[in-house]
Amino acid sequence: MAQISLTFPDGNARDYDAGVTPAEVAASISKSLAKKAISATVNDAHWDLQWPITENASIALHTLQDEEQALELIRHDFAHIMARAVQEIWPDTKVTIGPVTDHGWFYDFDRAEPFTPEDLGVIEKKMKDIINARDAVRTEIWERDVARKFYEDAGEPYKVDLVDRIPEGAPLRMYWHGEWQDLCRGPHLQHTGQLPGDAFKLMGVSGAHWFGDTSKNLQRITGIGFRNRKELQAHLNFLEEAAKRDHRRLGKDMDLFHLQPEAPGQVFWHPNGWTIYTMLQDYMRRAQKRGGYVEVNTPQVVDRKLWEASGHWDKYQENMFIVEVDEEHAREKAINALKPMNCPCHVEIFKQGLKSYRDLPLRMAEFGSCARYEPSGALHGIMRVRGFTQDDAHIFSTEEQIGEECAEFIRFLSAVYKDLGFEEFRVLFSDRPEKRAGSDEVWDKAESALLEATRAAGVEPEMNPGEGAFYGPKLEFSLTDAIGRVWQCGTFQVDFVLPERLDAHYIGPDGEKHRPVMLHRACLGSFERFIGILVEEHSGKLPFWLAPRQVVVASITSEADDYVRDVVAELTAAGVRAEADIRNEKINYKVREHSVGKVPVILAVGHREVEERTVTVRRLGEKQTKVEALSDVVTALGQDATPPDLR
RNA sequence: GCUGCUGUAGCUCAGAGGUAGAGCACUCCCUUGGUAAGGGAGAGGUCGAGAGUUCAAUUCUCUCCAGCAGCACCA
Repeated sequence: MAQISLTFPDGNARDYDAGVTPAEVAASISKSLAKKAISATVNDAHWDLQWPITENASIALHTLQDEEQALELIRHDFAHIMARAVQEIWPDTKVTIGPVTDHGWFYDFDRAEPFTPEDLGVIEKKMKDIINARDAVRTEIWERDVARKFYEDAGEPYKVDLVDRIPEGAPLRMYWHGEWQDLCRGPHLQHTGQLPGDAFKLMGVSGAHWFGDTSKNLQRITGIGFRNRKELQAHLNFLEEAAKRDHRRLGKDMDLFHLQPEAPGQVFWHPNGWTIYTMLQDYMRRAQKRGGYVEVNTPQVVDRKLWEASGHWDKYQENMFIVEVDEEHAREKAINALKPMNCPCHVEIFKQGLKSYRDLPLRMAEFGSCARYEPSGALHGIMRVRGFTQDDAHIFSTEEQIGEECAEFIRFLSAVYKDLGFEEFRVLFSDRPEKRAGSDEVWDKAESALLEATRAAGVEPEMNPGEGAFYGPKLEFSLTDAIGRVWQCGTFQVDFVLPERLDAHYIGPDGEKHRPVMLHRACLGSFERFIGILVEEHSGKLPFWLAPRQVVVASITSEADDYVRDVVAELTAAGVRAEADIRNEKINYKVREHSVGKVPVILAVGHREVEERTVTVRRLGEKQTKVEALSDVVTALGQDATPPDLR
């Protein structure tokens, strides 16, 4: 038999018969390794211990010590034994797929009866039984038609579909965990006993669709799994902490906003929340002014004719609030729509009066309030709403100006995000979709201009092929919420289509009419979503200048009340949002209440402070207090209260 | 929009076929207390909405609305 040479991580090489499996390699090294091994990395591929190696290769054997490989295997095997448990308990259940996720796995099932929360406990128990049985895992490669027939006979239609979806030439691997069988790319553990039976938890059941087919509902059971109980507990603690950072929770705690059934998906901003909003808007307005934007404002209710011309009526109608005015109220019946986007209105402004190439680039900004009839299931706190305000702008430019405008916008966005506490954000580059407008030449130009400009700005975007808008490629700038959900905030899109549809033009140096390019861009995205992200990012402890309530001056005895009023007056004069707390409560009580309310600075004053004209400063999250002269504190806090761009 | 779950006081939640309870918050009184809840008293609810079953429904059934998780959607 032919020999192959396997090179170990330490650089040593050993010869084996071709076709040797990593399990045999492990056994050749030591008995204990053979027992502990879970998988191998063979030439950078994660390799099942049972898969033969036929050529010279590098090899590394893994145990549970190797976190990355261990977690992938554990979670994958958990998914399989969960599916096995479900089918053993409810044999009529059809299996589909069960991939690994960030902290665990899910498996989608087709079963007429819904799974109940109680069922989860039953499934968990069955899973533990399977783990205790230490059933061997084995794998074989099957021919496509054999596998297909097998699943047809077994009455597993989704597996038949999967077999058909596996690309030509790819091995079709069958796995068995004990008697239970699944089609799976692997790799897997040696036996179910290698799973940590005390380090997993089923988290819930929800709906899912089979490859996006909304006509068929599957049931998804999700679980989390780790190498040991301690890691599981740590993650459960993280989830608990994350729940406390949820903007919906903090929105209540900090009295920022509320939502109610009469206006689903629309925000009732309370004074505290609106303070954040206006501070942010003022900040953006200054930033845009510096960035050479002009600010405009356009109508909320616009006749359908404009939406027909822009293409929204055709492509976006189901997301629009349609307003019909009947003859009782108007001379003639009119159909309008609340604007879901600002772009058509901006083009209408651009079209007023002749524009010259000398006017370009024309950066037209609007804090544009939009209404979109979002699907009910998509609504989420203030992150995904039906009424929101974008920090929107459209840059009318020439094709040659795209690159510089893009680079400039990335600089703009980076500076803004940095001021707001986001040093890192994801950037996705979405290129031409299958259904698109415009010639390939135009797309080539737009894509390369956008990509080059992005790279020139020092940003290497993740590729998001085929996800561009139909009119042009786009950049998405995304931020992550408390529990790891990614939200698109900023965007930059190149559009050749809308200027055409709405017939916008400018006069070029040649005296002829030319089509401008329209660059759609938003930095925060919407104030609603961004404030949600901002609150979660900071766990409610917003930067001082954005904190809705900046300082509470609390009296320790009522004899200090007059001084408290003085302190508040001085702070207010210095531009600090300060309030007095002269309630008949102990200082402990006041400190606790305002700490819970995330007030960044509490100034406590009693007899001593009155006499010395000082305050005792307590900053949120710090136990230590510090006595300081009132004048110093007023100066310092006045400084802190100044937005970063005005310091 | 789809599947499942949930909806009781301002908030967090308990509860039962005979029209309701706790803690915190709120109001008042006592207390003037030095850095995360001092004590006492009081007030507060069409039990998400509508319909049905029943002698009786907040509780059971149905429909609707909203929220939550996920899917789908996300110019």
